[in-house]
Amino acid sequence: MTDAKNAEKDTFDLRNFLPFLLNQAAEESSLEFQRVYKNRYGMLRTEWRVLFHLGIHGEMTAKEIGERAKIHKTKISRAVHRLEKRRYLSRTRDERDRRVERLTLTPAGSAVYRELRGIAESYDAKLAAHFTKGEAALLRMMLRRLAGME
Amino acid sequence: MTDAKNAEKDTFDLRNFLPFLLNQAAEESSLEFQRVYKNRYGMLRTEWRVLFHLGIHGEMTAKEIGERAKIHKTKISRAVHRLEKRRYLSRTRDERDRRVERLTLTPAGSAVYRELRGIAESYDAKLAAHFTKGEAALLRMMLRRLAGME
DNA sequence: GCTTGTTAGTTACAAAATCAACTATTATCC
DNA sequence: GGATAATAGTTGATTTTGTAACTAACAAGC
Repeated sequence: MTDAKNAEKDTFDLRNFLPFLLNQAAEESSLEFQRVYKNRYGMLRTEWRVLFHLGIHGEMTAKEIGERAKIHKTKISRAVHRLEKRRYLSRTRDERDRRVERLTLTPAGSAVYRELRGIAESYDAKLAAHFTKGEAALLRMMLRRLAGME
Repeated sequence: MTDAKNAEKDTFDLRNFLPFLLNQAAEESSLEFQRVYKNRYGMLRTEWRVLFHLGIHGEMTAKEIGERAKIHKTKISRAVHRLEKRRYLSRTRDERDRRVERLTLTPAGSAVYRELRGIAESYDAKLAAHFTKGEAALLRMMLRRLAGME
């Protein structure tokens, strides 16, 4: 019985465990891009996510961003504050429901967004170049399914 | 000139951007499993990672774990402390090189590892069931490649 | 053998994330 | 229409992470 010795090898393979693989791939693939928005614009991850959502969808509320990106409202709130302080976004109260705030990028924020979007696009292409076109499309589809984004 | 109005929609699709998809899929897929080691054993993510590495490979040093899992040494150090306090692992100085510490799971730690491994395996199967066998194998391969684990 | 450089791991301090409680506003229901 | 519940967003306290500087042990060059 090999049970007594607990410093033995085991047959479970972490290298095939999907949550682990997803995490490693996610971390590896966001590192390089992170350096850009971090070093060049002093932005945090949540901040560029908010920026991207606004850049893509135009006017949004904090809540909508949180739902789409699955980010907690306190993180959003703080990211919005920082982006506002840097004058990348502006907020206006919705007069129909004075609890909500409508967020939009300022021209400066839009400019940063466009620059980062360009970098993001070429970075995405670089990642996808690891695979054939069909494989890459399949990968995106599978990831969307795992993320519950179908 | 659509440029003046910056609350317009954009053509960039975050839903196809690989770093974003990888992050969302990773987060979604680790949430359920996280609840198990968090609520049932009060463990943090780094702690179960260390536990798994020791469970799989037997005796290891902090440095080896950090290299394999790409975790920073300060995180490892703290995770090891907490696991030791909970008596899930024990350390012994390597007498040949007294800087290094050899880490192994205690019987209690091994028991927790085996329990979590079982849960991990069935959870992985559940995730993989979203796809055909061939797709799942391809997915693992692609993720390993993106993670630089080839 | 002694200075200089490396390496394994720890610790202290700053930054960020999490969780719970809070304010202000709107919706519900009697 | 007034009490109660729900919602958008904020704030403060606690926990966790990240960064840099640190200790202790070993290695290399001379």
